[in-house]
Parts: sequence; C-alpha cells; structure tokens
Amino acid sequence: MIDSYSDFRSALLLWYDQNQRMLPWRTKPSLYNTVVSEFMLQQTQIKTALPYFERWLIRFPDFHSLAEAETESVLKYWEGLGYYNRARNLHKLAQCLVDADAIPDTPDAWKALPGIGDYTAAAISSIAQNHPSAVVDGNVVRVLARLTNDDTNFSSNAQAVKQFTVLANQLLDSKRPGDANQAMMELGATLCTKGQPQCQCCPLKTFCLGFQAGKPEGLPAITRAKRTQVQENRAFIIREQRLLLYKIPSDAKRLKDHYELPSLEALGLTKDSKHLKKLTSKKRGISNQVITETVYELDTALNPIEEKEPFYWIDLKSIDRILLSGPHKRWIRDLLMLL
DNA sequence: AATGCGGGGGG
DNA sequence: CCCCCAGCATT
Repeated sequence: MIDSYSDFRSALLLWYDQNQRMLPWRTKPSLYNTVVSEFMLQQTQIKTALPYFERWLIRFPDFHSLAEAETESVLKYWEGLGYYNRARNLHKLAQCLVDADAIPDTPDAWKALPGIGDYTAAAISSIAQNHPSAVVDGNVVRVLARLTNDDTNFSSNAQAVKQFTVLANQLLDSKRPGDANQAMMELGATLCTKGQPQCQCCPLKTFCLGFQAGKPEGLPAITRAKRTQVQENRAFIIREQRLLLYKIPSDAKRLKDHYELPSLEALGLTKDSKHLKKLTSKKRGISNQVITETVYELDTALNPIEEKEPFYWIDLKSIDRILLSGPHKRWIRDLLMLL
C-alpha cells in the first residue's frame, strides 16, 4: 500500500510542523497540561474545551493543587463540559500521582489509573514521554479508513478502532511519536473532515487510496446506535426570590450532585393539572436519547412543597454557587429573564 | 460487544 | 434535522 514508510512519516510531520494550530498545551508543554487536555478532549471538540482548559490551569496549576482541592470545587470548574466522571477521575488521578513513588512511564502503567483507557494512555505516553504508542481516536479512524480505502461496514466505533490500531502503530514515527500522533489527529480535524475533505491540500494525497479512488467522503462506514425519544415535564417554581430545585442523588448514574428543575412526577403533579401553565419547551440530545423537555409554572396561590431531602429552595442570588448542568443553567437564566 | 454518559459544533 | 467530537467504565 505504502511504498516508503519513511516518505509517509516525513510528509506528515513536515505538514504538521508548518500547519499545526497554536494550542495552550502545545505552547506550554508539560505532563500535567497533557493529562488535563487529554481528559477534557475525550469526546469533546477542541473549540469547546479551550476556555475550560484556560480557567482550569489558573485554578489548578499542577497535580498537587488539584489533588488537594475539594471535589465540589473540581466539579464547579468542569460545570457545563459534560461527562462529569472525567472530572472525578482526573481528580482521583492527581491524588494517585501525588501519593505514588514514581510517575508511570508506559501505556499499561497509565491504564491502571482512573479514567485512562487505550487512547489516553497512548496519548500521554507519546506526547509527554516520547513513548512509541499510536493513538486511535475518531480522527485517526477516519484518516486511515480513507488512506486504505476501506469500505468495511463497522458495527461499532470500537471495532474500527481495534482494526486500525495495527496500521496506526506501523505508520507511527518512533522518533517523534507525540508529534506524529497529533499530526494524524490534526489532519482529521482540519483537512480530512467528515463532510468535505480538502484533499487537494492534504500532505498524504499521494499515499491515499480513498482519494485516488475518488470517494473518500463516505469513509469510514460505521453503524451508529439508534436514538430513542423521551419526554420530560418539569416545574419552574419561584416563591419569595427562591427557586425550587431538585438535587440529583450522589449514587445516581448521571449528573450526580447536580441540581435541576424538578420533574412534575417528583412533585406529585401531572401535566394536565389545572394549576399548571406551560412556559416553554425545548429539545436536546443526551447520549442516544432525544429529550423533549417542557417547563410549567404553578399557580402562585399554591405553595407546593417544603424544603426537604432532595428538594431545595435556592436563593436567586446564590444560584451561581450550586452545581447545574449546562442546559438547566441556561434554562433558568432564560426563564428568569422572561419573568 | 453493547450501552450509558453531556453537551455543543457544523453541515 | 443530522452526525460527530483527541473515550471510558460497566455490563
């Protein structure tokens, strides 16, 4: 397929040296910066993570400061980014490293730490420690599927990752593994994009079978999980400058310890009640669910509930101090403007 | 191997 | 509206 691995690696690295984006974890490289950025970038685009990364480094500049921080503070700085177990795992990881006798120096050693799988172990090892381990993320899968013109219909992303890991390691430049890995991902993020790849600018076009065959856009072919529809009805209730919120239990599977607008169900109400008035409705996606959420207000004559257990009356002035998921935070802000 | 986990970017 | 994003842990 590829005549000269040496030519391939040179072309890729030359392009990366000349075209890489300026990013804070590249400008100021360190083990800590690499670890934090890789956690934030799990299933999250660079553009989205960037402001979080900057704020994080000011508040938690190193492993030691992170290890010592309260979980609540750590989550507050992750608020809105999603996948909150990443923050909890990063926090635990910092504590592990501070306690450890030695820093891990192989992918397998990194994988023993919380929140680190195949991808992140290879990324940290190669970028921060010059270890020759290839990363295979969504970008790399796309680049390699096109490079080899592989039209396999993968039944999952994991299957594609597994298949392309072999090739990724064969192609990896062991002299500069961190840059070679980042170059493949940078290529996938900027030129070899899903929609309209800019093949004419691609440093790999002379090696790319997909380009030569003329149809790289359709690759890779991966069957995705079907989405299911869910309906949620919630209450927006304010009494005397306090908003009624529901605190998600610490043993819940998602959004543990976050606050949200209480569901009508939890309040013992149904959407058909005469005392409810529809305020607004929005649709959003979570994982493979499409949630249609409708918010109602309750007649001011009725006083719904005491402050007890998972229900809290939060003073509007202190709303910024509690943990809120992104959508609920925006929702509350919008509804307060409306009133 | 399949599923759940947030949220947002961009076509 | 859709797919996808520098994935991981659990089952």
